[in-house]
Amino acid sequence: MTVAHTGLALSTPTVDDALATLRSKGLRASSARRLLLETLFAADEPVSAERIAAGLDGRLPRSDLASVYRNLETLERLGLVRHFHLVHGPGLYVLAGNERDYLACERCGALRPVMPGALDDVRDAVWKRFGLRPRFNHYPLVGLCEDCT
Amino acid sequence: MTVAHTGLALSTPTVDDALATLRSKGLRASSARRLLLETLFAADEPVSAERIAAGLDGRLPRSDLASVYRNLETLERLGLVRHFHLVHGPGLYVLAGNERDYLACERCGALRPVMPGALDDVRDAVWKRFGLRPRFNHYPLVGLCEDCT
DNA sequence: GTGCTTGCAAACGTTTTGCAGACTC
DNA sequence: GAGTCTGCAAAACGTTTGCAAGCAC
Repeated sequence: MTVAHTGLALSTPTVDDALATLRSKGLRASSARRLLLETLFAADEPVSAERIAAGLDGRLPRSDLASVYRNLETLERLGLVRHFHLVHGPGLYVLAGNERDYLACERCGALRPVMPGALDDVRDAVWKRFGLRPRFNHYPLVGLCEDCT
Repeated sequence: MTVAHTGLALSTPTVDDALATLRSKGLRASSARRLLLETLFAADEPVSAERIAAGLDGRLPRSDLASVYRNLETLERLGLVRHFHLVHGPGLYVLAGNERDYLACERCGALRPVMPGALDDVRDAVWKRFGLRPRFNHYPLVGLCEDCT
């Protein structure tokens, strides 16, 4: 367990918590779902479905990609998992409780998480002016970073 | 030619201008490229490669989809065409000179163009605080619109 | 036992690539 | 004629769906 992950543990449910939530909704606490949750816990960064299915490149047992997608969707519907999109490439999944906004550089691909709240006045300004409440945690704020400008 | 298109004509090069630019770079002014440019002129809104290849649903001759993608890339590299992405669905292409930023609702899919400059102070605020210069004309500013909030 | 869930395979929508023949300069 | 470009086909990519067998409750 990495430092980064430990730092988020307080707000992130445990694997057993998540499985209990599934049961409470009449869903099954299957071994595939346990493995998926354990894999998300083991990853200390947002991961693609592909990398989850590959067991984080072999560190954990591999699983079926279609089932991973189905279960990620189920867990997301229950609020246990979240995903967001980078400029290119597959969607990235994280355990809920790790709520951040992201800034992405479209040239070099750098992805920079910022603490929730850091973009609040940007959000408010857009809301007041245009009647749209931005969500930078699903599609990142895309632009050019300092190095690429 | 629609009103919306006419309104943009001043800043948009003509088909022949664009073909001349191609020639000046040692590239060919082929009939496929002429048709592509004419199709973009005829469209009064951003269009997908698929719809371009279909001749705007039959109003114009159809063309090969792979060539459309190749030529859109060529024209974009020359600065004659731009594309951006919606939340879901294919990339959308417009003639250069029609530069706008976009706000998109992730729930209902509404896409709202805003005039260039309207988001300048949002851009400046993000740049000052985070060292990222946002470009809302490639990936739109995504969030929830008034109706969906 | 009921019925949710799995793993496999096949399809999906969008975009890219390989290639032989055709066209532009 | 040299070299770019086309159209067709096939593949690539990320994701979704159909289905029969398997597992949790």
